Amino acid sequence: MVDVIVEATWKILAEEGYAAASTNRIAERAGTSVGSLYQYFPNKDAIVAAVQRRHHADLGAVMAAAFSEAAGMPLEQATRRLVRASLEAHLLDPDLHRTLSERVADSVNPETRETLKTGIQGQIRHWLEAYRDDLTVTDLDTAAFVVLHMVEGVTHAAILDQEQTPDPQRIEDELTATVVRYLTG
Amino acid sequence: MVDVIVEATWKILAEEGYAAASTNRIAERAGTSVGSLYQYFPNKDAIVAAVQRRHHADLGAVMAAAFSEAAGMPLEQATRRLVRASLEAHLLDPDLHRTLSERVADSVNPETRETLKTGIQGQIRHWLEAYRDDLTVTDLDTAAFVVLHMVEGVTHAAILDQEQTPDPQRIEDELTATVVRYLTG
Amino acid sequence: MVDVIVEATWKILAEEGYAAASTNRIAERAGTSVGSLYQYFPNKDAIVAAVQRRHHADLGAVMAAAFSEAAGMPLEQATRRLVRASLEAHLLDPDLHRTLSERVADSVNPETRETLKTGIQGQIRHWLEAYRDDLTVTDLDTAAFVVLHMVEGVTHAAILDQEQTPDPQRIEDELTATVVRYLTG
Amino acid sequence: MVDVIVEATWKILAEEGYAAASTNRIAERAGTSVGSLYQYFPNKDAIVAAVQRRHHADLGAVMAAAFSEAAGMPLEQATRRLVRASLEAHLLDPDLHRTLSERVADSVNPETRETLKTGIQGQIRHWLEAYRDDLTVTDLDTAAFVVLHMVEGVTHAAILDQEQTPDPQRIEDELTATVVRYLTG
DNA sequence: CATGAATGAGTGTTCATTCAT
DNA sequence: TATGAATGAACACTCATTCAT
Repeated sequence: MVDVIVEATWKILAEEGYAAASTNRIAERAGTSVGSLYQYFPNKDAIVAAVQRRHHADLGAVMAAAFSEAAGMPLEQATRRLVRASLEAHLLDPDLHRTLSERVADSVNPETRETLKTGIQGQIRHWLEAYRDDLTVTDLDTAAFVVLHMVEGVTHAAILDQEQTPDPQRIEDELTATVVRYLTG
Repeated sequence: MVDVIVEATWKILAEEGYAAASTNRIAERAGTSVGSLYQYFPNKDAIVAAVQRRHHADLGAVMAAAFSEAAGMPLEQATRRLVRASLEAHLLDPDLHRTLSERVADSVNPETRETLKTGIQGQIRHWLEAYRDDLTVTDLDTAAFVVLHMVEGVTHAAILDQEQTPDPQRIEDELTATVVRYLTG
Repeated sequence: MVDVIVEATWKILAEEGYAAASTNRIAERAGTSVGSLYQYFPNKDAIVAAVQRRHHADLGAVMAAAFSEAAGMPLEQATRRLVRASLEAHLLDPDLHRTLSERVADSVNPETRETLKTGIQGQIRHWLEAYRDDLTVTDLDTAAFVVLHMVEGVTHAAILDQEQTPDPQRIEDELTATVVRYLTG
Repeated sequence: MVDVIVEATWKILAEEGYAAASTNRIAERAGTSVGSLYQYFPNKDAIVAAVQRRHHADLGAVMAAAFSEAAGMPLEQATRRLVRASLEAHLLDPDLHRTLSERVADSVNPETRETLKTGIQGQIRHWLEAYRDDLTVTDLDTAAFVVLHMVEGVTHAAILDQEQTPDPQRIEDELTATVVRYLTG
């Protein structure tokens, strides 16, 4: 039932937007009643937060898989794998992603966005350590921060503003090159 | 009067958050009445949109000034100037910037965010043309897109999540190096 | 408008009972809208509290008038006047009085019931002082407490449970005699 | 099971107040389920009514014992015994007594409050008959009514508003004297 | 008989918007 | 033109009651 509610809210946020996500609409789309919402969640924000948490878990899983695969690859190939993962993550559900990033303040779910970013930044840092001898950057924390937000900034824009964006393949190539040059330039 | 209303809304969004920005609160802080709000704006969204437009104009002005100064500089120096401008732009009013980016959907103001980004992207593209012979990138549209979102992604995160961010000087150095290497690598 | 709202609530409490006093019903009977209720009162309890306060003011006024008239009368005549006032007070609006005493906890309006009782007890005490030489009771505070609640207890029951009550004239006689004997016995 | 439910509701009304007495809270405190509540009671009001009935039975038992003991005593001693019983009755559970008298309308349980009062009034009347020759009051029904509500009014206030009340011993003395004088004055 | 998840009508409250003054 | 009282649809949330298991 928790799943049913979260999924209904997910779909409403993605397809109908944040304003449509009233408790009555959620119950309706979940095929249940408002009362049941409150049997499983303390309030509406908690439902939205659960959706956000689940979406972030999905994003995290895509990235984690990529980090796992990238381990052992040569730097450029690994970088490409991670850039591609970021694109894939944004393509999981661009509509939900947009609604969450544009309408759901951190305050609803104080830990989750930070947790996601901190987790990925940590994974990047750890991944970079394997290539330390090849890198010109020396402060790996800063490097992880820059790589994370550089890739996130470009892929987020590329997927969410598709109309005026170069094609994804191109984005992948450019980002890969940029990151590699940044790290080894 | 339009100015008074926009400024009051600006302050509320920055200091009290989106939820506090009711029409009554806006009128109160503007020293006027709700009725007058509707003499100058068709609805509440239009007021928020005006704030957003004005903030975007400010951001645009900071960037335009930087482009103006950067013209004629050597590539690296120009790049540094533009990166610094992006940091300055995010520092104009980080609280308002956060509220607008986290709570005000594009749909409120369909054109303004796009206009800002398109405008800056165009300026970047135009700026790049002056250095065409030095660049290894060939598709200047793609390059402008990548530079814009790379710099925006990193500076946005750096200014809004200050607690876990390397210091701004470092960010400036890294971004400048990254962009230069991307363009000329 | 405050008056209109209080009066409508008054009537609902008296005629339809506490359960009927929803904000929508109040607005309807006041010929206004729920929104207007909240322009004049912070919440529903405050409306009920205002009715209670007004009713208590009416009760207090009836008693005050009686104390004023009773001053200077011989003890028995004065006592009769006060007893009659208590009956009159309960007859002002027995239905409202019942609903308030049976359904509206002190907690809704922490001061008002106490204020009323304390005020009247003080007036009784003050009134007794004029007869001090004729009284056999010595502790006037205790006497005032006993007289207040003795008269209130009997008149409240007499008016609110009319069906099984001796006629009011009889109650008046008996209470007058009781009080006089208590004070001078 | 009926007992368990009634006792749980009793405790909630006394310790947590009327607002806390939801069916779920009752079931929880009774160590059962809401479903079982409805196996033994037709609705929530019936549960509260049962508590009221049981409390009234307890009050009645205290009074009945006193009437039993008072039979045969001289008038003043008997009166003191009954006054004391009224104080004892209010002390059985003042918190429950307050909640029931302030929040539970007669309508919930149309017969019980009347039954209690009628019963006691009848016992008073019957008790008075034994002293008929010593009494100056002639209408024993009226006398019973007056004595009942006089004593109830003062003892109720004395026990429930303890902070601003003379001490109980004093109340007992005063009430005893008043009643005796009323009956024999 | 007992359970407790499910129900949904109903609640108090908010707030963008209107319009008589 | 400016006002702010009035509006009422919409909201999040509660809780007595039901009924499939």
